[in-house]
Amino acid sequence: MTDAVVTRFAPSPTGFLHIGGARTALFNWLYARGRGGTFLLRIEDTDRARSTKEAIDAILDGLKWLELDWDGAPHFQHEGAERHREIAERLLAEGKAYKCFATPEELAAMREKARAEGRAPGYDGTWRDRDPSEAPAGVAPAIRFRAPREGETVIEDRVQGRVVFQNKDLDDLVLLRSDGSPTYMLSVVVDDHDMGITHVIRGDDHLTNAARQSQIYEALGWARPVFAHVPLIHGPDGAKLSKRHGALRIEAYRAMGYLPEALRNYLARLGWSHGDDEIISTEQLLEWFDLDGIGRSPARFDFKKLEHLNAHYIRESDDEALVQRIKDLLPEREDGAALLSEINDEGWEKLHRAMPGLKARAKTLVELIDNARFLFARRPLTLDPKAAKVLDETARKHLAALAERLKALETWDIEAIEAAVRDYADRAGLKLGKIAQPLRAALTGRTVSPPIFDVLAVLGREESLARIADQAG
RNA sequence: GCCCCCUUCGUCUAGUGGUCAGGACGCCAGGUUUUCAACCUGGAAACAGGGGUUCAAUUCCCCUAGGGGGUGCCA
Repeated sequence: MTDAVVTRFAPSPTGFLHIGGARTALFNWLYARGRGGTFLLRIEDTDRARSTKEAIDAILDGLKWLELDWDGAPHFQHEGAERHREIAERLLAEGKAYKCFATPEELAAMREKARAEGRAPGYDGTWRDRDPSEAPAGVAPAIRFRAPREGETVIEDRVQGRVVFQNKDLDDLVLLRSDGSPTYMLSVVVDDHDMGITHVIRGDDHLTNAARQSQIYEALGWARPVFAHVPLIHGPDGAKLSKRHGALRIEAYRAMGYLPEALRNYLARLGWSHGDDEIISTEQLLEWFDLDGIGRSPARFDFKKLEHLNAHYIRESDDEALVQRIKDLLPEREDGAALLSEINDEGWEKLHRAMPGLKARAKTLVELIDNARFLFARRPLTLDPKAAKVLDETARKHLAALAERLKALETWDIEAIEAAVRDYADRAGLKLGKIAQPLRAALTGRTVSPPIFDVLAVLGREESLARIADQAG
């Protein structure tokens, strides 16, 4: 079991779970689950002031919706503060860290000066070798890491390859703040080590941190995990993904009617590939996903492609599951509650029966709901402009005549209905479309709908005839 | 400013020292069809630029440009 994989998703709860975080979580999940390993969740809340309960809930909900399950309870980083402090003290005792009495003002001035002189704006090491006895009174010190000043730190990254950093470019980072709280940089290293993380898969905005963390591992004598820094996802304009690009929280995708399996497929293909394969089930992803397939360049999010995949997965879903998803989704939609209250058991039954025709023509669940509205509409139907146009004088006359034929039907099933309508069209010397469109307009109020005979059958004899009568002339 | 990373159709990508540079989304045209989808067929569409190395570079090296990330007592 020494080679068992342990990955983690470690978001900081200072914002919501966005698409980039979701992909990082997915990659970690796939890598671990695909190899019988362990996938852990760690909330990086060492910045107490900026961490919120709402953000934590949003992250948990988002992962649950995406069906990315983690092992055990979520680990809250701040709860390990004691342990993290211990390690900082150990480093201090070993001379691998030191107390820094610089005040925020001094640090700001230092940065200002460095920039003016065109130097790296990092900490200049003022207290690195100064005796603590020279400390000014009343200033609580921060503990800084005594980073190597010469030589280089090399990261053998599974995605980025061999990345070399000159140690002179990396300054002495803070391990423990002056209030005694551990910083992220210390906590990640200690937690990843303590939790037995074997593979750190995260956004490449952490690449420089990997070098700093690497130095801490070195100082502690701990083995480093395998690093895999994945390029970030960009907005449609190529810039960093931000709120400006609209709905980006993961809940937003759910509300827009995307299926988690579609999002997983899409996200997996964004930055990772397996030859020419595009439609890849989660089972297949688990089997195929590997760090080697991750590309090195950033990708842009493309809704069109997501929609295409979503349409595919909607078509593949079974009818009952889709009904359930719609029941779950409706409360989240603005006008959903109203619609929900209008659908009784019979309505749900109709939706279920109409599902084969509906799911074949919807790119999202929201679109599907919209296309299903005619099922629950109350008579007389409101016609959209195009439908109203279809129902001209002639069309209405045909509807009246056709209604007589339909009334005479012994059984109200698709075969019988279709036979009757086709026969009527034949006798009237009309192409089927000439009678199908007016029927569609009268029954759904629109010019686009599932196949018309399905509509007749699902609506039932009584409702169908009544709707036709409403429009017949 | 400094450090690091990236660059194949509009987008996601495959790919190799010699390929008609492949697929997918989207787009256009046609087919099928009771509408719309789906589906089928066809089409337009890319190796950022410049130097090398080489018999031969999209592929290897260097430079430039462009993009991104980092540069906190944030994570």
